[in-house]
Amino acid sequence: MLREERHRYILNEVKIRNRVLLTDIAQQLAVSEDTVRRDLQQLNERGKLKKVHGGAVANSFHVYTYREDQIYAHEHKIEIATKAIQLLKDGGVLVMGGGTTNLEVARLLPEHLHLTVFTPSLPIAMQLIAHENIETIFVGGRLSHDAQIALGGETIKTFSHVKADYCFMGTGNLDATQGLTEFDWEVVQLKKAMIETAQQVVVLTISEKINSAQRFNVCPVTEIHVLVTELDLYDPRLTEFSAKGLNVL
Amino acid sequence: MLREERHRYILNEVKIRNRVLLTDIAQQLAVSEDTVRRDLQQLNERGKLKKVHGGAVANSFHVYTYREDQIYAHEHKIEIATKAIQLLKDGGVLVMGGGTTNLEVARLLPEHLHLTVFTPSLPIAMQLIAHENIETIFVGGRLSHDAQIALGGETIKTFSHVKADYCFMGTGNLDATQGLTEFDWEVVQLKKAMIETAQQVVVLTISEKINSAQRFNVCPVTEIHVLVTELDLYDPRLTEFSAKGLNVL
DNA sequence: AAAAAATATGTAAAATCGTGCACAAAACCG
DNA sequence: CGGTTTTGTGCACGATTTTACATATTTTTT
Repeated sequence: MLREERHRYILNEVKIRNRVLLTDIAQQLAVSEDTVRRDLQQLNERGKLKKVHGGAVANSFHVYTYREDQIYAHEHKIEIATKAIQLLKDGGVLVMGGGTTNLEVARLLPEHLHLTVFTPSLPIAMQLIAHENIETIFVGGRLSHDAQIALGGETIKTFSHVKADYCFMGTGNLDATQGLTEFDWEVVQLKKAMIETAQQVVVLTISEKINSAQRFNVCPVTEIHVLVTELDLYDPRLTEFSAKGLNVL
Repeated sequence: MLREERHRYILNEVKIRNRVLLTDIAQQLAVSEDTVRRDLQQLNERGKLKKVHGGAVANSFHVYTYREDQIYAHEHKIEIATKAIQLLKDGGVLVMGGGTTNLEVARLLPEHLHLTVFTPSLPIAMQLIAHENIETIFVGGRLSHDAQIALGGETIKTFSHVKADYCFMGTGNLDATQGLTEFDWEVVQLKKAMIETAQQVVVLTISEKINSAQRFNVCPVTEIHVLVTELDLYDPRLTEFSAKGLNVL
């Protein structure tokens, strides 16, 4: 196990759970506690997390990147992407957010499908131009170093002129009462604008992010139309959402 | 086993697994670890992956494209890029076109240099966000499938609001009498708009494209301020340009 | 205050790295 | 074609890094 892998694993855990225990990680990664301790020290020095007695917590000043989680739950993401693609109709207009799950969607889009896609995400745009029948419009703006997406006023303004059939929202935390939440204020603004564009708001998320919340609110659950996860349809974690009228896949 | 084969194998492994162990590869390819180490070093220098202790991990900034192997005249491009970078001043505003030479510029930009860069090129934007001190603004629009850049009216309109110190123009054909030419009408429109933004127009081109012309005219030689090539300063192919007042590097 | 947990520090073994060098293969050149 | 240069590869060796364990110290909990 490379140090880099451990670091990514730890950061991902911190990002999802907001805190980690040193002993847990040592066990999960099958390395000594000393090694984990050193890892946490290094990540602490780089400002990626805040080391505390017994483990570490999220650093409130650090924006957690969307690429640190690219290795994890990859199987699930493929599954989610596959389900989500089935919602799309030929000739439709789609707005895609960032995140690795949406990247998977972009990769798995069938070649024959004709679509017009608006996206502020660099990796997703890169992936989309491989498809001949997809017209990709990159919604430009100032690029965020970590998230690899365009942010800021210009980007949001551009979205306000778009009318789309679907909006595929990627990463973010989803809670039945709090709704969709984010840790980065600028991303919140962008997501709000994207949701506005679309008739159908589709949230793609792995179960880990369900029933957890971040600092800022993007929208209530009622504004979401479809929820796509890797879970079974009758999983108890989903009942609250389907009760609120969401179409759960 | 050719080096090229090993490189491909390694990159493919990285792409699939997101990480590789040096010892594994040495075994799988039946070569010494030293050789693999050197391979990883080279791939690291080219920005294709990130070398770490014990192996390598995927470089999240690298775009794994299909037309990967434009390594043609790669040495020259590095040389040109290095020269061109010396023109830049800290705190400046730069407009970058597409092309592999500009991609090289983006890759080789020194970490300490503070810049604001406007570009319509996806791969270049992808490369630029790796630099902490560079603010990248992607000028969005409809993406061209083959050129991997944004084209069309919106893109051009956005550039009309930009005032830059430099404009780095990449690929294109340059002739002493015809000036800068292109074969794609839409690219011509875009390049014109980009030239308009900048006080200094810098053309980066390998010698092969000098004294050849395409169908459409972008601008006369007189609108170009600096010409950067891999050639010696006193090469006969350049005299015509320096005679017309171009600063030749 | 004592017990438990977590941390800091030192050390030794193992893995990995960098460098110089020899040798072979390939490319170059007259 | 033969000789030279260049390039790539493997090996040896010392230097460095990484890791796990042992032990002492600090912090937290009871």
